[in-house]
Parts: sequence; structure tokens; C-alpha cells
Amino acid sequence: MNIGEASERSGLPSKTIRYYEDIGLIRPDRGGNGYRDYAAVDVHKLRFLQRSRGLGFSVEECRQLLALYEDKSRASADVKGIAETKLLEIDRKIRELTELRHTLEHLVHACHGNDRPDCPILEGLSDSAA
Amino acid sequence: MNIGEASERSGLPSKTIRYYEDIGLIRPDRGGNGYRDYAAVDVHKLRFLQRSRGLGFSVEECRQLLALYEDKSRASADVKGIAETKLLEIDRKIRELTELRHTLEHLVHACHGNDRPDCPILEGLSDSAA
DNA sequence: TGTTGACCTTCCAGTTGCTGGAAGGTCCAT
DNA sequence: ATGGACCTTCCAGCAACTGGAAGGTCAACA
Repeated sequence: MNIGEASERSGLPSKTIRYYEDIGLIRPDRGGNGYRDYAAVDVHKLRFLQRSRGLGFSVEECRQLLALYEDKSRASADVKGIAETKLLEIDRKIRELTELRHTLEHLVHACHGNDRPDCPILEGLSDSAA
Repeated sequence: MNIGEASERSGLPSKTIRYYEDIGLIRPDRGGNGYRDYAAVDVHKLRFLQRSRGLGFSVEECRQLLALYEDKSRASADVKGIAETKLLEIDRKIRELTELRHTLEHLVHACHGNDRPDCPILEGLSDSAA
């Protein structure tokens, strides 16, 4: 498929997809006309990138995560180590998002709007894992 | 406290803290010597920024989130609207992280390393919410 | 009291990760 | 065969830092 369709399916702008190729994250085929030709697996990777970037992983971290996906042999131990480190990071992010959710919900529904300038939950804003 | 201590307590580099001041996210006092002077509430905000940036929110989104925290009057309806939008985004991020966790865990423990080049979970990598 | 070293200041330049726009080639439907 | 929607490369600009130079401040210690 052409870049336009890959863009639509992955949720990434064509510009970004070309950029990811520039920095070596994906390698689409080329048609005889010079157009990039994306396979289904490329779209998977692009969606994966779209997500993990949106979740606060750096491009280099995404490269590592993609390598986990691509390294089907799973030969090296450090690849596994990276995966386990990432698992911990993901858990932390989930915890932090959950806490942020509590804080925000509190902000919207409970505390504010009426009074209480020094609600303890808001004072402790994002402190719990400090 | 000085910027060094604020940095240590918030987890943000001093450089970034100054940058956040430049773009109007925080406004520390100044001592007679010209040094920035951070209060506890500033550190709360910095930690909050450190987290929400790390979770994939843009600086402008963080500005909105901070506004929710600061706008103790909670007068405007659109502030509440913003908060509710952010709650939905947070829920989506939590879902995506959970899915990413499953995928990664699968990668480490189950599928790979032995055989199965086309494990269905990996083929569906980050597709579930497409 | 001087001076050393760790801190702070501003400013300017460089990096990362895109993003927009120009200039031009391709494809296909009328 | 031509118009519009696609694609290409290239170059410039923006967002969000990040590093380094040049210099001021402060606390301690000889």
C-alpha cells in the first residue's frame, strides 16, 4: 500500500512515517515508480510506534521495543533485559496515570468549585511516588 | 529553596526548570542575590509537570492541567470540560499501556525464544484499539 | 581576609522529533 | 491530454529541551 493508506491505518502523518524511515525505524519496499510500498507488518510497526511515542517513550526506547518485536530469535540476554526494564517502566507509567486520574477526578467532582483552597489531595498532587 | 534543591525534589534538570519558567509555567520568587527561590507548591507543580510530560502530554496540555490545579475558583465550565477530556485521554493511555504490557510480557515469557515466528498476539501488536 | 569550589545567573548554540511548504514526478478518471 | 489527488525530495521552521561559555554569589576553611 502507498504511504497515504499506511498513514490512515497507523494514525501517523505521512511526514512522520517518512521521518521514521530516515532514522531507520522502518524499511518499506519501493515500487517501480519510486513510491514507498508498505506491507501489513509495516503498519503494525507504525501503529506500535504511534502508541509508544504517545505514551512517553523516546524514539530510542521505541527502537528497542521494536527490536524486541523483530528479533524473533530472541538470542541475546540483553534483549530480554531491556524488555523487563520496559515492563517496569510501563508499570510505573500505569501507576502514575492512575494517580493522575484520581487527582483530576477529585478536581472535577469533589473538592473545588465550592471552597476548600487547601484540599489535601490537591496539595499532595503527584507526590505519592516521590 | 534554590533551583538545585527544586531540581532534586522534582526530578527535573535545572535547565528544564528554567525553561518552564521561560514559557510561563511557573513563577518562582527571586532572592536579593538574584537566585530563584522555590516554594513547596512550586515543587509540587514541577513534579506534576515531570510526570505528565513523561506520560505523553504536551507542554500545552500540561499548561491546561496545571490551570485546573491553580484555578481554585473553578468558575469556568470549559475548565471542567478540559478536565473531563483529559480524564478520557488518561483512560485511553492506561488501556494502551496495559495492552503494551501484555504484548511485551508475551514477548519475554511465552512466545519467542523457541519457535513460532507468527504468534497471533505479536501479529496483532497494538491492533486491539485500531 | 582571601581564595577555593560548589552553586547560581544569562545567553546562545545545538539536538530531537517532528511539521510545513516548495518544486516537481506519477497516476488515473474524465 | 489534462486536472486533481497522490507521490517524491529537499530545506526551513518549530517544540521542547540540553550543553557550554562567561561570569556573579556564597559558605567554608586556611
